[in-house]
Amino acid sequence: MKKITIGEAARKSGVKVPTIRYYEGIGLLREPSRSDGNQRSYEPSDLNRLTFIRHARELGFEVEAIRALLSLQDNPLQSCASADAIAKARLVEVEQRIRSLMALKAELEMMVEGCGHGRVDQCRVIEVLADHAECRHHGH
Amino acid sequence: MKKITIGEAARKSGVKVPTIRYYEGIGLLREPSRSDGNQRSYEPSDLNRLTFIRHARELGFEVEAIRALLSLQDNPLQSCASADAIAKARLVEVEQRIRSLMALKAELEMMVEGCGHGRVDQCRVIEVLADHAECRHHGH
DNA sequence: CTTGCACCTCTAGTCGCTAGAGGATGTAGG
DNA sequence: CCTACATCCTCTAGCGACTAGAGGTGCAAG
Repeated sequence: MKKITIGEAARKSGVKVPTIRYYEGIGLLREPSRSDGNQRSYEPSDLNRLTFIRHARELGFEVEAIRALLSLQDNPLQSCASADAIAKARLVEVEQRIRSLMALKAELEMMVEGCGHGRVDQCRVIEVLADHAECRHHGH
Repeated sequence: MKKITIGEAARKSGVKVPTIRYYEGIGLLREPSRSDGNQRSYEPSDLNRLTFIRHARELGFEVEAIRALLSLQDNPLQSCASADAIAKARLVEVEQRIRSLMALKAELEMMVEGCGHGRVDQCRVIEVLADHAECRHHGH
């Protein structure tokens, strides 16, 4: 039961101090007990939860999705179908975003390769932006 | 010189009405002339500019980058080196984002595939989130 | 004339933090 | 015990790029 300060929790979890307080404010993290001097005092389980949140945020889950995932984690006997659904939805989003970024990449490469490094009025970059019809990738 | 209303400009450019007003507010778009009844009245050149902005936003350029690109377009005799630099910087960003999303995709797939559709306490999705060490892709 | 849509300005909200003000607490050295 | 200094506290405001809503005006058709 070695309790730690918010700064230590931040160092160990990789979540910044104001962000930890923010998570508490929006109810992702329980209110920890306090020291005599009113300073937050965290337990190891809080650290696990913080790490869970950080990892989920890194995977791009929105706070509301994380809230749902955390409540699943808190009730380990129920079906994991919702967790699966949340992860699958996120996977679909990520796949779409990758496809769209690949199209952008192609278009940007076209622009950059076409730039003759001369004057703006001959510049492909500006030209392509100005006239969308120039673009081979209309997916966006 | 057929002038059009903001609604028509929105329809033709694909930029929403409040967004057009927002662009005017932050100085991306000039203040158009007004009708007797104080309604905005746009010219074809405004439409071009709006389309340019929309396209650049779709390519993920930030407003400040677009401001720079627009000022280049307004001065066609200067060197296009800055336009090239802006596009190249964006290209690098996009490439990094793609790489990072591919890693996320792999991790999400692992989670989803590992889900046995049973109870939460056997669920890979929750487990992987809870214990970062489970993850093969530490790039994030 | 009236219905009803599109327009106007203005303020406030979104998301997920981040920055800063202004003050209290905790700790290490002298 | 005192002082310095880091860390903590709460609270409010700001970021980017919009979006939503309130409350009012303009305009064209029936």
